[in-house]
Amino acid sequence: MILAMVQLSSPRPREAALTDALLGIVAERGLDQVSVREVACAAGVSIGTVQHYFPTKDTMLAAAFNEVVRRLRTRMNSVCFGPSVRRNVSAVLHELLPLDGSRAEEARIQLAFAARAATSPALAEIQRAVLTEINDALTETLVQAAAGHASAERCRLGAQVAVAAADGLALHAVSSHGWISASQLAAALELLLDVLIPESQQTTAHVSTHVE
Amino acid sequence: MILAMVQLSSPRPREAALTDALLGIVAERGLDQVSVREVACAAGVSIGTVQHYFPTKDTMLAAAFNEVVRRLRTRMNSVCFGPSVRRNVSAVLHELLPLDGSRAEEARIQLAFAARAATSPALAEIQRAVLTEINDALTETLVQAAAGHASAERCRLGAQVAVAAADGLALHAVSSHGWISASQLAAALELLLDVLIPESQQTTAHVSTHVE
Amino acid sequence: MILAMVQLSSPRPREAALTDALLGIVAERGLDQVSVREVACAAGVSIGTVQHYFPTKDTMLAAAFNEVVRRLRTRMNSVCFGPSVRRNVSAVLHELLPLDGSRAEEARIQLAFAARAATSPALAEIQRAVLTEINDALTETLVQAAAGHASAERCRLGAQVAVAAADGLALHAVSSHGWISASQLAAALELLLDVLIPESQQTTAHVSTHVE
Amino acid sequence: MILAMVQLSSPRPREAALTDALLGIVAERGLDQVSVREVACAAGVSIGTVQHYFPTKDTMLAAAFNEVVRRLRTRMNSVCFGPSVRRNVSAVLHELLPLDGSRAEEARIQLAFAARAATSPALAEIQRAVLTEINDALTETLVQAAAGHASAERCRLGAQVAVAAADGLALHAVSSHGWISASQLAAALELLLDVLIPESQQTTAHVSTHVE
DNA sequence: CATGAATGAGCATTCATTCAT
DNA sequence: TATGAATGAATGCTCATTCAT
Repeated sequence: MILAMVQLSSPRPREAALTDALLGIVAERGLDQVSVREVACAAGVSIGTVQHYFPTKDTMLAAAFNEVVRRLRTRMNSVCFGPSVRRNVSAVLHELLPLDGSRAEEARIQLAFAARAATSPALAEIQRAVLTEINDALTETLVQAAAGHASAERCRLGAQVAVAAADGLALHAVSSHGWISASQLAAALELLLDVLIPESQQTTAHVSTHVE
Repeated sequence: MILAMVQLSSPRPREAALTDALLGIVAERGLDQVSVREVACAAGVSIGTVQHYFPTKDTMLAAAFNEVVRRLRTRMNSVCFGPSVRRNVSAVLHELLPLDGSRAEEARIQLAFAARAATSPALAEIQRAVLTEINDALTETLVQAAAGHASAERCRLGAQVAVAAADGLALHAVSSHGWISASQLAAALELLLDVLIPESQQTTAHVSTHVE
Repeated sequence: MILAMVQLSSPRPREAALTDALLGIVAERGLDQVSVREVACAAGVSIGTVQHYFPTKDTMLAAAFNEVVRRLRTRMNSVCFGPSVRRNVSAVLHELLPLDGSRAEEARIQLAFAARAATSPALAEIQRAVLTEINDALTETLVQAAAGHASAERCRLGAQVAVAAADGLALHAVSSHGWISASQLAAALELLLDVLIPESQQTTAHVSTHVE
Repeated sequence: MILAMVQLSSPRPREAALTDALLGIVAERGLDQVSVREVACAAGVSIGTVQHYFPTKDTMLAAAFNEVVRRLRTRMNSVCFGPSVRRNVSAVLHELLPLDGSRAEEARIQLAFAARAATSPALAEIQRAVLTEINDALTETLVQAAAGHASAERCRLGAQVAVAAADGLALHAVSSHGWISASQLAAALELLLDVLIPESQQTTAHVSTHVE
């Protein structure tokens, strides 16, 4: 029974170790510095083993990006949802901002993959999926919260601009290496939500990023 | 006299040709695919000539990023300013969105450099400068437009959110390769400006991105 | 069982082929003309294979120098030792002189590495070791032959002078490209040994360059 | 008159500055590290200027080697000659040993050029000339000192072995980077002269390295 | 006399990938 | 499943040299 759980919680420990090693390199030195050699070294396995699990570098990158998405989804689903729509949306979007060490690392990783997605169809596909997932969930939340006061289309645009603003703030913070402080990031996001979600909408709804 | 001016306005045509060639590669295939060889080939010069002007690849990338900033500044200063603050801000931020072919190219280029700035101190420095420049200009505009109805701090946050939202939308569009249409991008930005700049503020001020 | 011994005696034929190829280039065109490409080409392997065995050029040069030392040690241990100290010393030192084609090649190689050792700590270390080995062996021989007629210190100096003279003659011959004939080299060395090792010392002792 | 002297004493100051810069690099980092760029930089002139005086690198190296020889000749002619042949010979040969900082620098330089002469006909020619010059002078001295007690051929061999031993000691010291101390070098040379020039020969003759 | 732009070959090294074991 | 030998293309960069000014 224990064994089954172990297998369930980590069906492919080797693959996970490899993607983790890869993401560590991305966070630390950037996606450009990722090479099969470096990943093998960081994971403590041979170069051939890496390519046994990921026959090409592209498949390895795609797997790593999927792991990034999985991590983000986990974090977003782990926020404590309450009765206030505003607070729930805020909490979810906070996961996109580099507000502390671990979220800064995730933000750097996400930016790196997003940028590469611009020239990689495989990664763009994943990026499309994650954007759809987050936007759909947030749109649905806003629709429920609006309770008829706003059109579905407006809610969708609102969701889009909210996620974009959060990602944009993260982009600015990460790319300028600390030019914006964590408190500034949070304050900017709050201002956005202030103007985007009027107080009257604060009813009981929570953001679900489950897509399936 | 005219000749002197011509020489003055383009003292180093070779350098400009090289950065242009580099940016073309970035737009087409991404920053990762930029190599000294490719740049030399695209510019129609020898490999040694490239390194005569840019002794290292990093100096070449920095020069190219500065050219990107210069282009952006030129485009932003070229928008037709009118009496409406709202329209002026909108017009300026539209230059950040990939609304047509040329602006999409610029957006891809900017994203590529912003992402690399995350792991390159030299590029981060330039990114910091351009973000400061744009935010300062937009903040000043909002302060004038608010005419006392909003604190300077709020105007600064508003500027930050507005630029972040525009860049975030561009990031999403570029990284998902067309998942968002041009009209959606524009509509999302308009929605943000609707809630961020109340109608009462629409007075005569224009955004100046001149920083010196 | 025989096969096992064969494998034991040549566990890495590829490495030996590479150092041999390198030394061939050194003998023919000098250490300056050694490049990874040339070595790969001369050994008939790919450029990547060379760097699979020797990750950097420096490690390859060090391995080659060690091979040079190994060859020299082999030749010195292979001389036919007789009852005359004088003859034994002479025979050993003759291995340092470019008296025929193969010894001339070795002398050119040794000079090339010795000269580079002047600016390479790694090679200097090897050079120190080989000089120590030869001088210690020759000193011991002279001590035994002197049988109390000369101090140990004088024997050590004598050994140093003898080896230096042999190497100096080789240096002159190699660097002036045949300015000194083989017979002149041998005669000059004999003259030195005549005055350095008086006839009375010609007893039964042989030079052992075994150091371990 | 003064001008004439100035011109006489430094007819081509620029060329001398270039060869001096080159020899500085050789002493410091080895002949391999000499490049036209480095020489130009070290001499504080443009890269084009260097090639104005020395159209190819080989001509520059040959000029530098000639300067090395000129320096050596100057030092050897500057020793204080006395009535003792033994002392005079010793003093001259001391100039070949790296007994102090400046002579160590010269020894490194001479070794570098001698080693390269093994694969450069032009440098070998110069090396032949300087060896001839020194050997002839030393031979003549020994012949005069022997006063019939030794054949001219034996004197020639004695000169050859003496110079070879001195150069060999320098080679060992320089290539092993301090394995032999200065006092050891001097003692070894003295031992050689002890056995090579019996006391009875110490009459009044001095070594002249003037060759023309 | 002196400069520096321009060239292209060459350098050591890193890389993703294939394949035999 | 896991390894590492082998490959050859590509990388950023240095180099000696030519040439126009």
